[in-house]
Formats: sequence, structure tokens, C-alpha cells
Amino acid sequence: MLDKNFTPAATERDLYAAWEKDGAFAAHPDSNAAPFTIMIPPPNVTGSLHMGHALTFTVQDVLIRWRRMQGRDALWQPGSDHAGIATQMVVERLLAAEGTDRKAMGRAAFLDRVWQWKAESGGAITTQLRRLGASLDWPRERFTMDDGLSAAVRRVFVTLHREGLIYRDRRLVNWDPQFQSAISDLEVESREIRGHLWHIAYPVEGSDRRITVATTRPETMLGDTAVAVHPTDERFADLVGRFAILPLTGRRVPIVADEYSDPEKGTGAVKITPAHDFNDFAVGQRHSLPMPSVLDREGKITLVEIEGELAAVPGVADPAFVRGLAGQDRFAARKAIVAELERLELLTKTEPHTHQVPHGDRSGVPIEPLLTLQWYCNAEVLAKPAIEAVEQGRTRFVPQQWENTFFAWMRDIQPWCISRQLWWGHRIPAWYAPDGTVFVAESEADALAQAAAKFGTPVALAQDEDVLDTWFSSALWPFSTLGWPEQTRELARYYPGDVLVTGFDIIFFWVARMMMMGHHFMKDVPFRTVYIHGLVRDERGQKMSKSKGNVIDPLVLIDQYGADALRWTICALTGPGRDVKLGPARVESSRGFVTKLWNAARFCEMNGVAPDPDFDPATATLPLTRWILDAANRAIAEATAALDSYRFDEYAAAAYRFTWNVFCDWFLEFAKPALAKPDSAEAAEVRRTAAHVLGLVLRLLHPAIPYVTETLWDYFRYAAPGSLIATAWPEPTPIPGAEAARAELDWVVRLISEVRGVRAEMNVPPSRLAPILMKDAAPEALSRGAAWMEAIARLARASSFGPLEGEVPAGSAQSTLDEATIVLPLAGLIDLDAERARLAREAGKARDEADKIARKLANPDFVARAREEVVEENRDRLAAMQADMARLEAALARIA
RNA sequence: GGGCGGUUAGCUCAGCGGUAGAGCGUCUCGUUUACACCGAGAGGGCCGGCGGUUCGAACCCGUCACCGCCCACCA
Repeated sequence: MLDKNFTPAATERDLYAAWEKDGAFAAHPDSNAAPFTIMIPPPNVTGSLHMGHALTFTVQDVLIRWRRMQGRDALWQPGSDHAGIATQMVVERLLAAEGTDRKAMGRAAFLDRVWQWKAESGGAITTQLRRLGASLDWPRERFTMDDGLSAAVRRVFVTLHREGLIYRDRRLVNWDPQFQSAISDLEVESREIRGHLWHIAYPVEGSDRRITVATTRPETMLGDTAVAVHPTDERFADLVGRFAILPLTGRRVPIVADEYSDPEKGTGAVKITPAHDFNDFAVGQRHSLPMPSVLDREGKITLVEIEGELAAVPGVADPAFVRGLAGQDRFAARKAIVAELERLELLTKTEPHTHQVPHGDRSGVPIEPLLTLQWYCNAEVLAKPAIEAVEQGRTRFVPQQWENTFFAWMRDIQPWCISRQLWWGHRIPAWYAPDGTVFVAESEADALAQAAAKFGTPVALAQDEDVLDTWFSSALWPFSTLGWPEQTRELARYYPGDVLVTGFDIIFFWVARMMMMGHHFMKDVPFRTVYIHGLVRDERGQKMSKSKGNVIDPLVLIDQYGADALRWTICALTGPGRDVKLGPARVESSRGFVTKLWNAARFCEMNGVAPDPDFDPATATLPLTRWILDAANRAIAEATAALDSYRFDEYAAAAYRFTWNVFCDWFLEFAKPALAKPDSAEAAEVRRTAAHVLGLVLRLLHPAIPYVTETLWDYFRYAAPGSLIATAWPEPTPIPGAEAARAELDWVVRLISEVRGVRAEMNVPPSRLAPILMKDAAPEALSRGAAWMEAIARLARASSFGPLEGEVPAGSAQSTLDEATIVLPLAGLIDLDAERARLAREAGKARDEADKIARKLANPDFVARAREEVVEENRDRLAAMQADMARLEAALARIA
């Protein structure tokens, strides 16, 4: 006997372990089945399962389980990402706690330490994925810094370098002073900062005039090499070509005309610091200005490059003050400079100013544009075939609107800075000879050989100190995990993948780059479909964040309600392009669904329902069994169509409605009278059908709620233990006499609902049974009612069912059903005034509706222009509504 | 500044040309032999505003408002 409730905690671990041990998650590269591939978005090795993971991996698991059941050779490729900055930060924090740091340890020792950390603590998320029920092919697990994947990275780097698509360049980068590394454009996020706009007067050389500039970063003025005004700005026209004296340093800087200057902004004159501002850099290039750096890699003032030029100008510049700034933090220097300008009376105005300031997305500190030598990837060239692939539909975004986002970014893509000044990651495969010659090679031996060939003698080489952007190796994931550059059978079979599932925040970082690399190296798209889901938010719609304290831990929810409940909630809430608002209450109600299923199974068990492998739905003879089999067919079709179109919400709704509102609410109730005579042939058919339909329900629900379904599947011994995961996804089968069965059972449902409604509204206690008398009923209705007497008696609290003989008894409640009037003799039990009011209300509703339709039909344009079947439908409805109204009014007249 | 999405019952959302729906919550009733993690029933909506197209608009078009997000932008 099944326990009273399903206890997930007692089941989940064992069931998962059994699946895993039996190889239930494994792909079968040698099979004849069509492959179906999902590459996991590799979670950071530092990561622990959060709600976003729970969402994305639930969706992926639903898809992979569903396709596996459909007979596809399903590969869900697992793995994790080395996550350069994130991992380095974690280990550096550990070192700090030990009172040391990576520089003191040295590179090799530090890397050993990171690997050690990974071995000890890096696998947390894979354990957590198992708790969620994710059916990944674990023996194929990969890590972006595995030997194989590292070899792929080197091959790609060397190839793109040879093709001229990877190169070194000295230009402005987004510099993160916290990490002391370059970061890509994508890793920069704008934050709104309430700062100041300082107006600073620059004396004009050889005159008593001043030109005033406005800035939010006065410390950068040390590196100014010009003041720019707009060519058409008459206010400054006569100053163009003259020189300003840069306060503090006393340097002469030209006043130039440049379109970049916006007369509307600030004072109309803008200071130009080419080494510390992207726009200014462009101005500097146009006017061949020097580009002195005044900030170092830590964000401190460095005056190395311009120190020799410091000039004392009384009341304007004081070299001693400037020298005193050297080594100061940029923000301390800002403060000092503002104070000094004020003292010099060159600060003409200070206004509060709210503006967007770029910050490092991980470090959270303001980034500093810095002139450095870095490795770049020519993304523009790589993007072209990727754009075409989406334009031609070879890769499709779901929902499609995300294609616009993809296109907008890809068509205006900037060079990708791929080098990082970190230690943890793929070290750049470039070696330098003492004279600076670069040798790019897949191995040091190759580089040495190249160098020896070039110089005619062996030379010592030093490898580039930098590592690659983490996303560089992620970009190769769809093929590097399959063994590329080796031509493995997996590569041939599982590339391109079918679906990539991810969030929109990752389209640029990852999706776009996989598209570029996949196309370049595999000559085909990496996946046919990109399914983009929303974000998980809390139940009030707030983004979850530690600082808000509204983070929900999926593992806690799994502990409390079970993995199935969490998965079901996610599934039911995942519509297209929607964020998922999720709170414990939602998960609790999902647990209710799991329990409902469990109890339905218990009921089946109690009534001797057992699977019969020889059961054939086409041999069903009873209206009840034909009806439920037909309804199951429709549920199967709906659920399948929903999954086909990535409508996880509709899939869940269809499966839910069938399970709860059809199978439990009606079928099992209707089955009770038959089951009460367990030895009858009728009961036997009902039991066999119930077992079959319960099996269908378990199969339909398995992708979403694998644990409870597999538990029940095994308990009932539908097949070998643990086999539901590998059981065929159901398909609709022809049911003879389905239409007649549907008409009959639908009528019974409507009769019971009608009687229940009247009784409840009239406050008739359920314990009080009453006859159901049918006035003016067609013979078919009477015979149906008679046939279903037992069920009607139970469900509509009826003592009898039959035609009304003679007059409607005084004190009856009345209602209508099709051509008939339902009469419930309840004299003394109901309030006649209330019954009159109820009938009047019902008649009124029918009248309103009839009037509405009549008006529509009275419109000649409607009759002339609307589709014929719509007009016909309205005529039928009008007739039905008028007849119903007449019956209700007659009923009312009888008790008036 | 450019773009995308949203605005439907108290809440969360579905519906996207032809009778306004679900879940949760609310209220009423209920120990009917699977389930109180339950059952039965009820109430609740000028489908954001204004125009337009159409025989017909929650749905299509235009416009405005508000909310959210992305991109650009350190004067």
C-alpha cells in the first residue's frame, strides 16, 4: 500500500543514483536513433545553484527527458567553466585570510593552489544539479581548462592569429583598477552616480581671457593635451588656434575646433585627455595630440610622462603641488585638485551632477580607460557569417524578438579584447624573443622551433604573461566538449546541437561568440534554436539579490517541498519572454499537485488497478473508458504541441488540467460505482483503462516531475524499475465511438454541475438527498440519466432520477439543461424568495445575451460580411438562448 | 538619445479578430469509503487612456501615459 503522502526526501537521492548508475542519462553514439543535443551553459566552477540555474536547468531537463522519451539519442553535455576572475577572486580571498597573497606565492604556486581548491570545492554545483534531477550525461563532464579543451583553445588562437583575426594592438581599453586587468566592453556596466560638474577656467595664453571647461573628472586634467570647441561655435571662434595654459601643470595646450564638442553641453568647451577617455582619444588622433597617461594600473596618479614639462605659472600652476600628487589614488587626487583650483580661484562653479559612470561588473569600481598593449580578436569578420545564419533562419531565436537584440549588437560589433592580466585561465600561446619578436604557437616547443628557424639559432623565449578572457574558451564549448580538434564520432554526431537554452543577459557574452567560433571552425551553426528564458524574480517581481535579502535558495525549496514541486512551479511559470516570479507559496501549491497525483494513484491501488501490458485502447467498449481515453488523446496532443513550441507553461497547464480536472475530478468519480462491483466485467475494463491512463499521465508528467512519476511507475510495476525515464512518450491512438462517448459524458458532467450549482446556491445541505425530475426531457437525456444514476446520485446528491410526472411540485428549485427543465423538489428546504431571485437573475442573463446576439444578427453588414459559420453559430446560439430564457421564465412563473 | 518588453479579476498570469479565462487569495457549504497538501459552489474585470481600421477589437494600426529592461553616453 502506498504511503499517505509522497515523501520526496526519502526518494530523490536513491532514485537519481539508480538512474545514474544504470546509465539512464547516457547518450548512445552508436545507436541509430536521431541525436538530440543540448550543451549545458557551463556554470562557474565557483558557483552554487541559484534560482536562475534552477530555471534554466529545469527547462533543459524537461526538453532532454521529453526528447529522450520520444526515442531520440539525447545528449545533455555537462561541464563547468573555469571562470577566470571569479575563481581567482575566491582563492585570493582564501590567501588573504591566511595572511598572504598571490604575488608573494608566485604564479606557479598560486595556480597549484587554485587547482587544489577546484579539486576540493569546485564540484558543488554538480552535486546540486543532481538534486534538481538534471539528467546530464555525467561521464562526459568537461571543464574548460581540461587538457582537451585547452588544446582547442590554443588551436583556435593560433589559427585566428595566422588568419590575421587575432592581433596585438595598443589602444584604450576598459581598465579595472581593482583587478588590474583589461576587461571587455561587455563587462562594463553603467551605474548612476551623484557627482559634481566642476567648471574650471583655463587662462588663454597671451591674453587676459579664460576658456572655461566643465568636467566630472578634474584629476584627468593633468593629462589634458587640448581644449576643443565646436567649429561653428561663435563664442570661441576667435580662440581656435591659440593656446590655453593648463592650470596646475602650466602646460600650453592648443584650442582646437572639433565636431565632437557639443555647444549645448557643459560650457561648450571641452578638455581633451586622450589617454583617459574614449572620445578624447579619437579627438587626439584627429589632431595628432600627444597622449600622456597620468594614471597607473592601480588607478594612482603617475606623472612620469609629463613631469619634465611642469612649468610654474604664478597664480595658475605650481609644480610642487603637482609633484605631491604622484602616487595618490585617483579620488584623493580629485579632491586635492579641486581644493587647489579653488584656492587659485580657477574653479568658477561647482554643480551637483548625476551621470552614468562605467564600473567593472565584477569589481564594482569605476573603470578607467587606459592605454595598453592587448590582444584583440577581429569580431567584425567573424560576426558576418553568424549574422547571416540567423538571417537565413539556420539558427532561430525563441522568442524571435531576441534576434533584433542579436543583430543590433553583431552589426556594430567592436574589436574584442581577449587578453586579461590574470593568472587563472588559458595562458596566451605567444612567446617573445629577447628582441620582442612574437611567436604564436600551440606549444612552447613549436614556438622555440619557429624562433630557431627565424634566428638560425636557438633562442630563449618568454611566454606572454596574460591569460585569455574566460568567454574565449566558452565560445568553443559546443565543439571543444565533443573532442575538437580531433574528428571524433561525437563531434560528427552531436554537432550542431539542437537547442541552446539560456538567459538574454548572456546573448552577447556567449551566444554570439559561439555563433562566431562555431561557424568559423565547424562551418556550421553551433545550434539550430536558441531558447531565451526570463529571469527569476521574487514573488513581488523584485530581482533577487543578496543586498535586498530576497534571495530564495532552490536547495531549501527542494528540501521543503521536493524537487518535483520546484520543477513544476518553474515549468508552469515559464512562458515566452516572461520573467518568472517565484515564491514559496507557489512551490507549496505545486507540491499539492504532486500529492494529488499521488493520491489518485493510491485510489487506483486500493481498487486493484494494475497495468496490463496487453491493454489496447481501441478495444474499449464502455462510454466511460472511451471518453477518458479520448480526453487523454487530446491532452497528449496539447502537451506535445506545447513542448514542440517551447511553451512550458502550456505543457504544464494541459497536463495539469487532464490529471486533476478530468482524470481525478470526473473519471475516478465516475469509476467508483463500477469499481464497487469489483467482479463485474465493467469493473475489469475500468481498472485496465485506469491503469493505462494513469500510465499515460505518468509519462506526460515525467519530464517535469520525474521523481514522483518514476516512483509510481516503479511501484505499479508498469515495467522494470527505473524505466519510466526511457519509456516512449505517448501518442494519441484512435478510440472507437469517441464522439458518442464524449457527448454522453459531457452531458452527465453538465447535469451534475447544474444540480450542484442550484443546491449550493440554495444552501441545501449535501446530506439532504433530493430527486432529480426532468421536465420536457428528450428520451436520450432520460436514458443517459438512468444509465448514470449511480454516479449522479453520488455527485449530485440525488435520491433518484427520472421524468417529471404531472405538475412541478410546489417549493421546487428549477434549472435548465438543453431542452429540459431540471426540477428539484425541495419543499421547505429552500427560500422561495431566494429561488425567485435566482431564477429571475438567470433569466435576465439569458435575455441580455439573447438581446446582444439578436442585435448582432439584425445588423445587415454582419450577416453580409461575417463568415458564414460565424453567422450560423450566432443564429444557433440565439435560438438556444431564447429557448433557455423561455424555460427559465416559465419556471419563474410557476413559483410566482 | 536609440531600441525591446509590459499594462486583462485582490495577486500572478494565459488568451492576441467572433460567448473574457486559469491558478492562488476571498466568501459560503462540506468528516460522500484517494486526497483538508481535499471536495462542492459563489462573488469578483468599461482587458492603461484617446483615436483609427473592421460587420465585429482585450486582440490589428496610430498616439499618449506609466512600469521594467537592453544599448549608447564620465563635459
